[in-house]
Amino acid sequence: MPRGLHLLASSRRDRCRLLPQSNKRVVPGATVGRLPAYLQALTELSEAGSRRVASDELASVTGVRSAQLRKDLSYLGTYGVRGVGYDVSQLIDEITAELGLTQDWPVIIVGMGNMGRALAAYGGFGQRGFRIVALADDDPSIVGDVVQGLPVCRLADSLAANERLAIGVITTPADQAQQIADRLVEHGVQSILNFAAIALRVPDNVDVRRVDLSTELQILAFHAQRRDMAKGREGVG
Amino acid sequence: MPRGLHLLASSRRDRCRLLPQSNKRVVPGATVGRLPAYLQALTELSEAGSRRVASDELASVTGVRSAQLRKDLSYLGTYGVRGVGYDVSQLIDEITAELGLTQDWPVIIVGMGNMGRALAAYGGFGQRGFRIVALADDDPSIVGDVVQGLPVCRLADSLAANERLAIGVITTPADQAQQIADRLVEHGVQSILNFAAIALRVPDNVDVRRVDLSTELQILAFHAQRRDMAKGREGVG
DNA sequence: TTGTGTGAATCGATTCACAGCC
DNA sequence: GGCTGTGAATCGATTCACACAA
Repeated sequence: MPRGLHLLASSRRDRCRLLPQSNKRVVPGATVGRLPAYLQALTELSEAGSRRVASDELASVTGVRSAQLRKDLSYLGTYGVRGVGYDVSQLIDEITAELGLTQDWPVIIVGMGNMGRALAAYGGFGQRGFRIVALADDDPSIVGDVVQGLPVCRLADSLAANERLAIGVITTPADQAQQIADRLVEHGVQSILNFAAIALRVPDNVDVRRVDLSTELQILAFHAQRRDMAKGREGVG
Repeated sequence: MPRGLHLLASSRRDRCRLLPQSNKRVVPGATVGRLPAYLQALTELSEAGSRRVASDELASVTGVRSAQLRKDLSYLGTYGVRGVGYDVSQLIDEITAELGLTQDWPVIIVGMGNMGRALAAYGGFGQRGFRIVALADDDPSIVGDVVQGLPVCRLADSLAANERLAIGVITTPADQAQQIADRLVEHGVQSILNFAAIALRVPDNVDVRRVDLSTELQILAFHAQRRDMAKGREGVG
């Protein structure tokens, strides 16, 4: 609750000076949400042989405005060259580091239904420091299956076998999701990606992101309905 | 630009008066994004037998603040009763109508890999006006499979067989997603849910929402790294 | 007394527009 | 001349705080 305390006065041009330690770069949440897209686009550019890129170009590829891109990147530091652009591979390195992708993030997937299997098979998962180390499900008819080379275990066994789990992905039905989350949290998991259609309740120190198909569809339906209404009104003036 | 003009603008309480037509209710995007969660919670309350609910309670279930919930609902109209709360079933009806869930939204899923099959099997899909009418994939080894009672067809055939498709869900690999999107748009699809790891380029009249596992994980990693850094600094002051 | 509805204040994110550097 | 970096302006979303209806 105590939110808006940080004035952090003065410090107008200290910015680029890179102070020894406490370099309080506060990257806004909205910016963090776009960094993966930039990284993705930069990786493609790099593979295509580009060594430099201008904000206009990178912005258009990722679907944002160039001013926004430049402001986003400015939160990471001053890596562009005026009149020239950005060095592709340097930018890749900076964003990779900013997002913490140089570290190792062991992942457990809980719930080996269709969605869990799809995620386990998803190649992009293994990229960038994310490493699936455990697949769990308490359904006896599923325990023992081998998915993508990993055995499916009961959650208790998976936890016992993996001291450190950084990220838990929950793909169980909604009515089990909360107790799964509780057990993950108790085991020390502090990051949860929740595919179940329920708002999880977790302690403050745990970060949950939710992906909900049903929500996405409903948002699409809202906008579709608005379009239809606008079109219907069109002829009536 | 002239900001401070509206001192004596009158029209303070006209608001509730519900003018004949042009009742410009502009529901903010952020609010639209929360309505599905409210609807979900209300449905559960209703099934549990509640007839009324206060903003405090509904807010706490859905994980928002009560002031926010009240403001969100106020965009839909004045449905609460001061000192009492909201009527659960009335609110369900209002939100359902606002989101366009009283209409029929035929859905096509393109890409019958693991993710496509998971989505086809996902129960919540069939809820609330969303109706899967076609499953498409151009891989000959998949065409002809029957998934959840529906045959998998080539995209061209699926389109030919379904005049009206409201929503297209793309779960193909990234390198095919753009051309799939183009074909859907050409066929008249104006809402796309994109699971492929690429930013689709579509005309202005088409609405795309993207769900990207890799992005979600990277955002979690960013916050996890920040937590770790904070913890490391803890002892050092 | 209770709990909604909502202006006003605050907070955050985006866009503008241009100085500064290559 | 071209493109970044960034204050300032704008736009949008959240929270506060309280008048008011039941």
